[in-house]
Amino acid sequence: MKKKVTIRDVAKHAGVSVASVSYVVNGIQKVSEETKERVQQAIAELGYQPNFAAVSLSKNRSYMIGVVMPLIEDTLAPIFKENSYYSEFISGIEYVARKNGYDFLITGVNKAEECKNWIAKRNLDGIIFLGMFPEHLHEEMKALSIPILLIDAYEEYADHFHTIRIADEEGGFLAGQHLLQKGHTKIAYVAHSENSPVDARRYIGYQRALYRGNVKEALHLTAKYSTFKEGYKIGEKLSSSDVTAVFASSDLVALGIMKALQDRGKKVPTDIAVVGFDDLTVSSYTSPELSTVRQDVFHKGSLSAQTLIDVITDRPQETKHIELPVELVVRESSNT
Amino acid sequence: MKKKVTIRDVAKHAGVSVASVSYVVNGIQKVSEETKERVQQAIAELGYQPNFAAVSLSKNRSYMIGVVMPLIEDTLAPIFKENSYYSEFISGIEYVARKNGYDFLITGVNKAEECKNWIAKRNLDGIIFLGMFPEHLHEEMKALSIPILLIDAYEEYADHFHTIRIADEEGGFLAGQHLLQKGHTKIAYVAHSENSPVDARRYIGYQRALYRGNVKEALHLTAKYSTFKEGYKIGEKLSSSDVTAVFASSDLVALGIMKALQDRGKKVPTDIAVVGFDDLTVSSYTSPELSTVRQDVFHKGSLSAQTLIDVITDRPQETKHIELPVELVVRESSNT
DNA sequence: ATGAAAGCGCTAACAA
DNA sequence: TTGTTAGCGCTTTCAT
Repeated sequence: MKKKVTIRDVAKHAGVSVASVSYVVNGIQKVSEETKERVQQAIAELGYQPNFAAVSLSKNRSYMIGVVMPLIEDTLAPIFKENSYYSEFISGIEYVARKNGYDFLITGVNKAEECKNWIAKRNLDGIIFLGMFPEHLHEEMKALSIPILLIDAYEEYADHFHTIRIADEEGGFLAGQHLLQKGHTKIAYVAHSENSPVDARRYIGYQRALYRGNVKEALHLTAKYSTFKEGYKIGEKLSSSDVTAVFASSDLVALGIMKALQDRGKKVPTDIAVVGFDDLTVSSYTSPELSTVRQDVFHKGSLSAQTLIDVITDRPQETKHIELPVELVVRESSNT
Repeated sequence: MKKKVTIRDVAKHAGVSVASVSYVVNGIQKVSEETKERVQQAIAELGYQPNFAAVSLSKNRSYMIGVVMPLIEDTLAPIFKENSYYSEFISGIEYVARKNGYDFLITGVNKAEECKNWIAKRNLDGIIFLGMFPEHLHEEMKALSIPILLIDAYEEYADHFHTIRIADEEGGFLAGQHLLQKGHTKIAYVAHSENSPVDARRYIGYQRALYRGNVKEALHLTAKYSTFKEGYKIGEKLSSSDVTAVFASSDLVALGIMKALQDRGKKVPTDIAVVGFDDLTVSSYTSPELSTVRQDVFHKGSLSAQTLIDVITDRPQETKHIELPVELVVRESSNT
């Protein structure tokens, strides 16, 4: 059990003061070239690593960012298990964080109180909210002095914070347009969850496409949650309807719909075409592969981390608002 | 920007010493009931939260555990994107960690050096290695004084650390047995990656089943990596072979195989039956649903966290070795 | 350019 | 039982 080497050890070894070592470590131009070299030498020889707890304490900066995710019945499990969206996003964060000498903490949070405590306890430098912002949470958050980044938030208060979103409305439009071009006139829309502002945007775009094509909405259903299972239930209903196409605002729901349809003997896309939204990895595993509106989730995650770190570093006055593009991906499930 | 409240503020507010506050916070039975109450009162009124950086510094304990994952070309992206196994595992960790007042850090690591530095910098209390242990890493690690938990490691050095694995061999056996029972005699085995000790176990079990049934292995292929894409390639080869069943030691590979087979006009399971291993969430999204050997990954993750935290707390002499059960799940892809 | 020392918030040994 | 205080490892001001 080797004892850990501290800044003092390095100082002693190099025959300089701890201050000088600190200067070198932090790249502060206050030391002579010679001192610098001796310190670096000593650091290498001793294998010195600054203790972040100490740094955190004295700089009041932890080099850690928090990622808050929605909890379902007290656990992240369902969300992680079902929805690769989150893990892809996380991998983007991880990549950028690591490159910048940051670490990140993930937590599921129910109450605003917990969240505040968590931030205080861990001295987080910034925080990313992913897909969920309890009503009152944002009020409490404003009081906090750390940068906050909201992902996919359309609530009116979102503008007080930094935000990153995608072109949800355009995505909806693209999906609708695509289905019209394929000649469909009886199309069902399936919302991926109740009261979702994100879904609302996608729907607006979709409606715009229908309007342009002079087509009336044939059927409007809403999945309770954005899950395969809920999609399956919807699919059961759809199988006995007369629609020839369905656009679900989430791949997971679309996948569930497709499976239900197939289990009931319907052919996709010939009997019913299906289009989803997100382009999850799994969406090209199925037969037929799912047509969808793609967003680049890894990039969204990495950009989120980069943006947050930039804000932490530069402390700009204004809040940043970024919108990422989407892209229609036509695969088998709608390609008649 | 509210100033953060420290232990001193609480002490002042309650009219006691910082030591007393500390005792109360840490549940050390050294204070009178009355003092305790006054302190708790003060804490509540001020909304005090201990600063973990300070705690970490003085206790030399961070209440953080590290999770090390394999990096593919410098990023976790492919692994997270493709393989929900990892995210499910993580969600198990998150659940237990949060319940126990721990946080966890995730990193992808290439070199042992980096890993050691990371642990030192962050003062991690313990560490979980998930699916990867670079050759020499374990040597370096032994020098570390923190508990180390290896997941799915069969390398000989694994016994020096705590380990959690599943009944891989039995899983292979179950799969083989199942296929035999369905009357198959020409079965292909597909290893989920090259030189994988885990795969080797599964294969041994599988072979045992064949041996018992007096059936010779018809075909043995190896996927380069455990991915859908690699599975697809294998599936293309299989489509022109004369096997009637295939057991792939990973769902991802099995899914790829199935898709390739279907794309080539083969019917699953009537032309060829397919069985995988893991029971990923996506494995029941497909048509047909994939038969597989299930492991409970969330549980594996939560048990990992719990085990590690226990070890951190109790510092037992011996290393713990846990084997989790598996279960055959017969779905459509092998149900003839 | 260099170093001494105060302080970051908390714990725990020691005194009272 | 309670309080005082010396660290924990590092940063940073202020002398030198």
